[in-house]
Amino acid sequence: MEYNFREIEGKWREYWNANKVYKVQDDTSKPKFYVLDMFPYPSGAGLHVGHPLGYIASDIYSRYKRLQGFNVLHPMGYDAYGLPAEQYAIQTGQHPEITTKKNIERYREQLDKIGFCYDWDREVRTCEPNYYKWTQWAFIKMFNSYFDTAAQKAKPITELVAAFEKNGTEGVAAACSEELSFSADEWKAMSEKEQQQTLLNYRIAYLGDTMVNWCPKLGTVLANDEVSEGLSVRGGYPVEQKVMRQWCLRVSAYSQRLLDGMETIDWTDSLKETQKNWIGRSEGAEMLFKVKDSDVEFTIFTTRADTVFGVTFMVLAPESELVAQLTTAEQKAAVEEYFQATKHKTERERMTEKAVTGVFSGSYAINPLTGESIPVWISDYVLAGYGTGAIMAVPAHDSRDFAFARKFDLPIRQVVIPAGCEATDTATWEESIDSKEGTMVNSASATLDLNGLDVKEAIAKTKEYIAASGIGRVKVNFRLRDAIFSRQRYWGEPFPVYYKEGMPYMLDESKLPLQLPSIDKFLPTESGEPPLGRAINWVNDEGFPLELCTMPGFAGSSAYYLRYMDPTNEDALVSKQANEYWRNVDLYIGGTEHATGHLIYSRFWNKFLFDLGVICEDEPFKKLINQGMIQGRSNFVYRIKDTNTFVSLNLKDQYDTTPIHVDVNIVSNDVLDTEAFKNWNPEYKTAEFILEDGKYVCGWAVEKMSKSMFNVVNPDDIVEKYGADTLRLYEMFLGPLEQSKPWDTNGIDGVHRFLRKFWNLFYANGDTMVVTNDEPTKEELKSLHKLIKKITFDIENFSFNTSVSAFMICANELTSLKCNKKAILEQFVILMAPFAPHISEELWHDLGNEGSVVNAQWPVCNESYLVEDSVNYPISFNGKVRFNIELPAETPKDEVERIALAHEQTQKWMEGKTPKKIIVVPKKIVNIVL
RNA sequence: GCGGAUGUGGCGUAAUUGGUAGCCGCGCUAGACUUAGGAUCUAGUGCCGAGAGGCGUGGGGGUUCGAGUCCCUUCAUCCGCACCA
Repeated sequence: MEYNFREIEGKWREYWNANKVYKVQDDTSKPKFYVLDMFPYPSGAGLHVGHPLGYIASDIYSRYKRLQGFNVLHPMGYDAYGLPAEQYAIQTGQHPEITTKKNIERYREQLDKIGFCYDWDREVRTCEPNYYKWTQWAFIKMFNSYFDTAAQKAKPITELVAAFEKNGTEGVAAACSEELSFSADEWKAMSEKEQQQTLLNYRIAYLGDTMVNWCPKLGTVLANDEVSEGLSVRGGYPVEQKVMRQWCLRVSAYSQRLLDGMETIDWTDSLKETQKNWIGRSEGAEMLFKVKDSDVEFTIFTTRADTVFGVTFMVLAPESELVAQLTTAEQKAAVEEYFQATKHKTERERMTEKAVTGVFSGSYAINPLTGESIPVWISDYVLAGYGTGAIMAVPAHDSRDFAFARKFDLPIRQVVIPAGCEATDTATWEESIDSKEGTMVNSASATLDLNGLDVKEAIAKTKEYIAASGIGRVKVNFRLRDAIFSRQRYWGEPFPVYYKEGMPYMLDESKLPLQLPSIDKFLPTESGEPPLGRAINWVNDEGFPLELCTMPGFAGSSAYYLRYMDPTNEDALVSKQANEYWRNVDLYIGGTEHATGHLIYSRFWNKFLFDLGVICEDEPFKKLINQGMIQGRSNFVYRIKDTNTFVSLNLKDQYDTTPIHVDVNIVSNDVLDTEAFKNWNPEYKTAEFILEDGKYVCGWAVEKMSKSMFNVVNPDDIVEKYGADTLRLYEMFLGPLEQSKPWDTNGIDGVHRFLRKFWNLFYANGDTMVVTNDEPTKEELKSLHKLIKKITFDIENFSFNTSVSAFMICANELTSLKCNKKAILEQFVILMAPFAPHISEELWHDLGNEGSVVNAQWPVCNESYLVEDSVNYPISFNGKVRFNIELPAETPKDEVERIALAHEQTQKWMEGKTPKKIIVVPKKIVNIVL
């Protein structure tokens, strides 16, 4: 009987569906395992062959864990809110909900064809009211919480209010936008509005006037991770900096915990490194500088407190509030001019133009250690958003300060001498000495002497001094910014917020979900308000206006993995029991592109819910694997210039040709289907070909998989031609999971051939299966158990590509042994089941088993079948006598010792000498040294 | 500039983690069966050499009885962060 994959795959898809084989219950009698894919945004283009790579890997792992007796939660859903559907809606007037539904249906169809073991009863969609109810709910909780920096934990805002009523800000340690100081009486004297405004300074979800990334083309603000090099990640439009009143999440409060948490999770180093960079912890000190002839004083942040004697000027960011205070009357015009010039630069321009610019403020600051007066400058090389927006400049030891000093002819004073060098005249320097190694010079005052110390000692001593003398404090700074949470868009979660006297208030939880209203057009209103401004009667019960912005894409994806645990619960995001059983994700598979977005927000969100006591784990994703990207492999034909004649790859150099992208779907193994090519495009109807060896060979290149390169491969086509099992195995066979690689269909025949060979083990001679219950031979058992060991090891290590090779080897061995023993073949089927579920299910039933193979038991390797009969004793003589002995890896220790002793005796017999040393290397080698 | 990763046949890759480099697959070569082959089967296939043999894991050096694997150095490619004080 032929391996008829179409019939087999159709049949079992139906069976699995009808029998709810993949339904998951909260069964506390079994250990749980939670395997999660990053859920997709259902785009209009559908899935290409790169998308399922991670899904296949997680599916294999889920099935494997289930075969091992775990109760496996393996759900799927859709990140359904997002810009593309809305952009499409703007163009066509089609409601995003309709497009999204349609796209989801198509995704589902495509996913179903690949044979995943998802429990679809647990599906979530972020745009469904019963889902986004809990996104809104979490937002309300964040609004009603503040972050206690001493306890490093979110707490109810009511506790903060109580503290204010008692002692004002005295003794309060709370993450905030701006350090405030007031007494209990002052707090009580505030109006309701003033109190609300004050609390916004502390709430975890707060409305704040912040510098935002405004993208005029998209008509919305964007989070930092949605902007790259001054352009929007989606669309690539310019982004400008602008102050706007926006909802923000105080993610920065969790910086330290986000950093510490990484110690407890099993992610790749590169991903952890990316997150560490993004969080950007730096230890340093804050120092207070007084302004000469003024009451004004300001704080700077530095990591190089040791260089304080080398400070020769100060610099403020142009956006800093201090600019207005410190600009003197004489300098006002110049500063204003400079401010106008920098303001109109976009972030991108500011980054690409490396020109050093700046202006003198007219004021002087006083160095708290030397009492020296130093000029205060203003320059855009200092960022308003980092530290305090003001720096002390040490041109001798900071390359940026150095460049600035040179440009404006400011003094440069050396305070660090690198080892083995001597102090030199700074006027002759071509660059600063930025190194953190060296000895301090020129660094002494009446109260602090650093001379002779090395940099590290000097930093410690200076920090100690400034803390003790009250001119500053030790401070840890983070680069991580609060997340801007408003989007001036329609297709997102509405905020459960209404406004009274311009102050935001939360809707009552009982009013959730606040449903997204219908509107007539998906554009901003004529007065420039977000699209929700078009909604009729967009007010709360008392008639107060509701928020017009919606939440960003990452809102819905931040806690979705919790919802899968208990997807239909109407009273809670997740019930206590369900959460305590499933806890967190054991294995998360997805792309690296979410390293600084989703994976930060999600961890933050999770930690917040943990603080609330809603969930029981502090980290959401225990282990994370990043699958590589699948790139496209484009094909080219070569048209001879000004003709309609195409020349094959290896003959093209004889002509003057232009390469043209050709649809990879009419090319097979780089050979063009010339008839299909003629029909591909009317322009080529009359095409002629110059062939080599009777074939037209195409050129190729690795490029991004995209429609415009005609290199998109649809998984449906592969399933149609080879079957889902072949697709699954081939995607795994392509190379290591974590590595990016081009999609190349050239090798797929080999994998398909293997599946036929596997099939023929059962149906070697015609239409009936011939398997016997005979005892397997030693060779057959060895072949099988080698496979069991290898596959088990590979799956545990996500080394699926080598598993496929191992299957092929075993199938070849069993074929040449003409093995038809049920005892062997049945086990082989179980090992194959995670990788190729359809064919395995078919054969499992053909072998006479009841029920699905997914409920079978994973075989265990019996090492005794692997033991070799003979032992190899290579001997080398090289001043020492050495024996390399091949022993099975699991040889007991006393056995190794026995063999070593035997060799000691052998050695005596050989040389009549006593060995000086016997080295027993674990596992397999015994070295005997004379 | 800082940090991370990778480098092995014509191609995708493998190597029991320091122990015979190149498993498995693609491609290629020859043969068999075929009216035919983009089907199937068999054998061969790292490079040089007629051969014995020699050379081989980006380059150079080192440790070791033994290095693709460990150390130093250098080159190349990819990724992340970057006026972050």
